[in-house]
Amino acid sequence: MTDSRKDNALAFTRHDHADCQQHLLQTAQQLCAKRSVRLTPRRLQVLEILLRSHQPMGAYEVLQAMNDIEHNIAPPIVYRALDFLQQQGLVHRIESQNAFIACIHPGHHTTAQFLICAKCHRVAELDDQQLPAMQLAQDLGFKAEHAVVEINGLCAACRE
Amino acid sequence: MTDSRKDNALAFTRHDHADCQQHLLQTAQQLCAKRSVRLTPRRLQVLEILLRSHQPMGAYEVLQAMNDIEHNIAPPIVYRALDFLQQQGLVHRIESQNAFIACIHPGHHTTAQFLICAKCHRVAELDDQQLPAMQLAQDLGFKAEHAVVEINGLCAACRE
DNA sequence: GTCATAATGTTATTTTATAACATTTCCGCT
DNA sequence: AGCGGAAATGTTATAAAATAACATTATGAC
Ligand SMILES: [Zn+2]
Ligand SMILES: [Zn+2]
Ligand SMILES: [Zn+2]
Ligand SMILES: [Zn+2]
Repeated sequence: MTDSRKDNALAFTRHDHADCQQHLLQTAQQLCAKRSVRLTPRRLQVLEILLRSHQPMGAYEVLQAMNDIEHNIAPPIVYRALDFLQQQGLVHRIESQNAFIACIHPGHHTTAQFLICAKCHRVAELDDQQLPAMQLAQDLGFKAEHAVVEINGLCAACRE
Repeated sequence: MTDSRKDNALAFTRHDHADCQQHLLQTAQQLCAKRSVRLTPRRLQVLEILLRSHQPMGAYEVLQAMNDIEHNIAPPIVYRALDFLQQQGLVHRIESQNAFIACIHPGHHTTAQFLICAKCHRVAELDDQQLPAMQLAQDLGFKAEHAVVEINGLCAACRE
C-alpha cells in the first residue's frame, strides 16, 4: 500500500495522535496567516476540540466541551467558529450525522470523501478521488460546486 | 445522449409530470404488493405529496401539505411514513438539506447520486454510477453499506 | 486616538426529530 | 362471525440542531 493510501486510512490505523494534532494546528496557523484571516482564540479552541476527537462531534458536544472549562457559552459562538473553520477548509461537516470533524489534509480540499464506521464511529477522509457522477453532471450541463460523499459501513477492525 | 442519460436528467428536462407521477405510483403499489408490505393510505398520501413536488421537501413541509386538508396531523405521522418509504427505496433523504424526495427509479436503489441545483432547487437522481472511493474503501478493508453522494451546483437552465 | 469593521457575547426563537404511551386497524385463526 | 396478537396510527410532550436579532468588545487602518 502506498503512503498516500496509508494516510487516507489514518483514522483506522495506530498513530501518535498528539503528534498529528500538533502538526495540524501548525498547518492551520500557517494557512490562516497566508490567507490573512484570523484564527482567533475561540476558533482555535474549537479546532483543538475537534482535533482531539477521533470521531465527528455534534455542535452541542463541542459546546459542552467548551462549557466544561468556561461557563455560559451559547450555541452561536460554536456555530460561528465552525462556519469559519469550514470556510477555511479546516473542518468538514458530516451531513449524514449533523456533525463536524477536523480536516486531515487542510489545503487540499477539492473534494473529500468520508468512510464512516457504524461501530467505532471513526471517520477516514479520502481526498481527490474522481467522481464519475461529476463527469456525467458536466455532460448534462450541470456546474458542480461542492460534492458530499459519505460512505457508511464497517471498518476493517470492526468487521471481526 | 442515450435514453438512460436523458432519464437521469429528468428533473431538469421538460416532461409530463402527471404521467410520471402516475407511473411511479403504480410501480410503488406493485413493489409493495410483491414484497408483502403495506402501502397504507397514510404512506401513499406522503408519497403522493412528494411525487407532486419537483423539489425535495422538508418533513414539516409535507406535514403542512397534510394539514391543509386534514387538521392536527402531528410530526410522528409524517416521520413514520417517511421511514417506511425510505426502507422500501421509494423515497430518498437528501442529507445536506434535511429533506426528502421521491425516488425516480424505485427498485434499482444500489447507490443513487443527486445533482442539486442551488437556484431552482430541482434534483436529478443518477443511478448506478461506480464510486472510486468504494473501491479504495474495499482495499482498506472497509465494508461499505450505504453511500451518500450529493453534488450541489447549478443546472444547465440556471447557468444562463 | 478615532472610527469603521470584524468578532464575540447574549437572549430568544425556529426548525428538525424522537420518546413514550394510547388507540385503532388489520389479519390469521377458531 | 368473534377472538387476539401484531402492526399501524394517533397523541402529547420533549429533545436536538440551528439561527435571528441585537448588544458589546476587540482589531487594525488612518
Ligand atoms: Zn479535508
Ligand atoms: Zn470501526
Ligand atoms: Zn432512487
Ligand atoms: Zn436550476
